[in-house]
Amino acid sequence: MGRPPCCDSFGVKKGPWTPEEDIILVSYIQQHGPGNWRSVPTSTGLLRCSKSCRLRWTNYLRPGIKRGNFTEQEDKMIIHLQALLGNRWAAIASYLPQRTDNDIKNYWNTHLKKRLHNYRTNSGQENHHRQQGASTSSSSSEATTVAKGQWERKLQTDIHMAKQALSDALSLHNKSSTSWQQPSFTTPTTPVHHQPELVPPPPGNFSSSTYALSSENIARLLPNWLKNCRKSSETSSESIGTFNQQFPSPPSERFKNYNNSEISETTSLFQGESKPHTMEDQMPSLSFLEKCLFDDAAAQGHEGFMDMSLEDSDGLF
DNA sequence: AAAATAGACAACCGCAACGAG
DNA sequence: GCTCGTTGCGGTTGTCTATTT
Repeated sequence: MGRPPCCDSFGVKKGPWTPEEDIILVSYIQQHGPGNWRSVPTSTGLLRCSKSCRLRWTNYLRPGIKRGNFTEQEDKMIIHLQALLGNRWAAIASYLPQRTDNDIKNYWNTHLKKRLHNYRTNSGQENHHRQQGASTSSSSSEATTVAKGQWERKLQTDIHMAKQALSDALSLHNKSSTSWQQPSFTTPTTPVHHQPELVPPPPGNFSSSTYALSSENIARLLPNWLKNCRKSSETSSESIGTFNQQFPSPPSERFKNYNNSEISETTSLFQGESKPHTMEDQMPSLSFLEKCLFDDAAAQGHEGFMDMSLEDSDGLF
């Protein structure tokens, strides 16, 4: 029943994207803007399904994406937002405009969840010891009969604290932009081992096995790649031609613009994108944010959030 | 040095939501 | 109101690299 998956069609390529594919995709989006993903594979000649194209764009090629180490501030925000919102990574990512939901999800699964688990295990033991030393009058049955009023008060307190933390985090970011600003392209920010500083291989000789990077690499690759394209063939794909038109200046400069907060002519192409580009001009107002958080927490019955107060989380760092 | 294991991350898959006709 | 097509989201898997044995 139902429609077959879009990727079932014969001849659709899977696996890691190559620089050539990235360039073609970026070129196409430069010209047409993001969206209408269905037509991307046919228009570009990419042997990828529309989903794959969209994913590649939103997670790696889209301008304004910050990669590499998560800051402590980001860690905290993710932890608290996860407690409030659950595994709604897209919603969480909307509060961290430079991070993708996939990135946050991966980071949560590989780092934060573990850290949180360890912390809870440790603090749980401590609490257990503490409780044993405390008065015997407190029993488990008593714990279950905590008045609803108290429970609600605790919820209110926790939400208030979460809001406070969020507020602090945001004001911190507004004051010192260092942790939020895009790193320069010249210095690789990612500590990821298998993403070494990329030295563009000879065009046509890309190593797809190690290639996974985003626009930053494309920016580096483009000059050589384009040069070679011009030399090798005048009959190369349409997309390359349009790319040359669109990048009369070194493309790397254009890509650099993506990471500046100033809106460049190129970024204006992506106005339709759901992801904001900078913290300052795209973050929802705090009051709105607060309301959302409160509503969300209330609607969700605040599970998880009750487990850990903000003070508790400080022990994580 | 080779094999085994763990960690990290990119990408895929399936489902749900949404809008257009 | 229904169907179909498209997009977005979250869970999961696959693959590569680093570390340990």
